[in-house]
Amino acid sequence: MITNKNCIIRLSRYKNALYRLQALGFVKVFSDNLADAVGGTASQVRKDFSIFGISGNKKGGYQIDSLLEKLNSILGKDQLQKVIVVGAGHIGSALMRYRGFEKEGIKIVAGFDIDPAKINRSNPTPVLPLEEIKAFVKTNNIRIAILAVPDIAAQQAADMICAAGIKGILNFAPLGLKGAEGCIINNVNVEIELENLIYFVNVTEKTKKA
Amino acid sequence: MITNKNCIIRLSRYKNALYRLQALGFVKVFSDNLADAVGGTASQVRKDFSIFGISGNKKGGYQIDSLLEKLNSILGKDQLQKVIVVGAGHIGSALMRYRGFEKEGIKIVAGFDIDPAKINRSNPTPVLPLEEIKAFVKTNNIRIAILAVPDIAAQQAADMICAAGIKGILNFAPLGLKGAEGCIINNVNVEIELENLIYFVNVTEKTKKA
DNA sequence: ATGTTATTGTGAAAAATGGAACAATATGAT
DNA sequence: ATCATATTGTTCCATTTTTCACAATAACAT
Repeated sequence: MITNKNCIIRLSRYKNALYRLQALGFVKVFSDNLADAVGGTASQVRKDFSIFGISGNKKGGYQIDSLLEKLNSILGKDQLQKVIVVGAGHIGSALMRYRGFEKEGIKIVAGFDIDPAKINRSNPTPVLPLEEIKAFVKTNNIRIAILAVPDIAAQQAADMICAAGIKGILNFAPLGLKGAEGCIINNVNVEIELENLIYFVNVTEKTKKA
Repeated sequence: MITNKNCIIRLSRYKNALYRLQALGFVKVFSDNLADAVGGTASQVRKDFSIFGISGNKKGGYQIDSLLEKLNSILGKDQLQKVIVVGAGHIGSALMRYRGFEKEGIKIVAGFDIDPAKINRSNPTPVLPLEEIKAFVKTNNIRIAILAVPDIAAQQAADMICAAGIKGILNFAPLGLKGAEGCIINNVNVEIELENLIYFVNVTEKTKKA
């Protein structure tokens, strides 16, 4: 099923909202509840579901548990996703320590760094020398890497990661990377998000004044 | 100038790419160089510029330094942006220690937390009690906050931040927040980005097999 | 001076996205 | 059993975003 990035992001949000509703004791949900919960329209919720052949009940809405099963299956959450972190600096370490991934079925299984001082094989999440990445990826069948190295090193690290057989990179370095053929790169860029926010805050302030 | 979020993100990317080109000694740039650098099309580069009245030279392209000036002005980078971080956990602390913001003209001036154990007024970036946020925001004229608290506390914290007079929130909590009127919220969600990546990696693997 | 070429700037076409509307229909009420 | 109602699923329409295409023109070569 090929579709756009926004749609998949919405599916993630629906999923998260559904867990919250479930925790509150809800058993079924209507498209407009979900729309409210994630800030969209009911039409769009139904259309997103329809794209993936998810159907509810005329009157009666959607059964939360079965809906979650379907969304989780679409999002690949029916199996544990093993992820590595490349770069054990502030961001990389924070990600390795972040416990929120566990409940999402995402496990950071190792970190990698060039700096020998950062290596620590006895950590709960071991930090290994970058040279070992290819062997590790192969042995452990890793497909996803988080890249959190300084920008100057990012492209080189990305090339190395791609060569190691990684299929998807979540890039925290503040520059665009050229991915090797067959490797998808998504960017998380706090600076750019901040700049964006600043821009729109400025614009709305100006238009309010005018 | 009102436009869409993606366009502004592209402007940030152009800007970053231009700094790299400048550092390499380039003085002028063509739309297709920039397109290459950020992974877009030359048409789009020119249209983005045209939206903001940025013009180059028929033949001869764009002068990098003047282009940077214009982009920086659009993006509000001609003045230092003071930002606060709410939540001094792993993510919040990593952001406070992250040195990459400085060269972008973004300064994290303080952190805030409810946990008294996290308070530290003598830090280079002090961590203050959450109760002081309103006074601090007012005194220091802060408009942007980064929200990095556990999801359970996020909506409450967001309400507090909005009430304190903040105009834009960069939300790291893994759920959608309802922003008060007049407060813009952008989300950075690593879990969702990872899920997204996993989805598209899965899809391309499947289509490759088929 | 003239012609050629490279590159911009933009208007129009195309594609993608999102939203509204409504027919279909399951549920529950009478 | 019939009717009224609520909610889905989908089609169609509007809007947004991207791409294409090419006229305009500045720089350069001859």
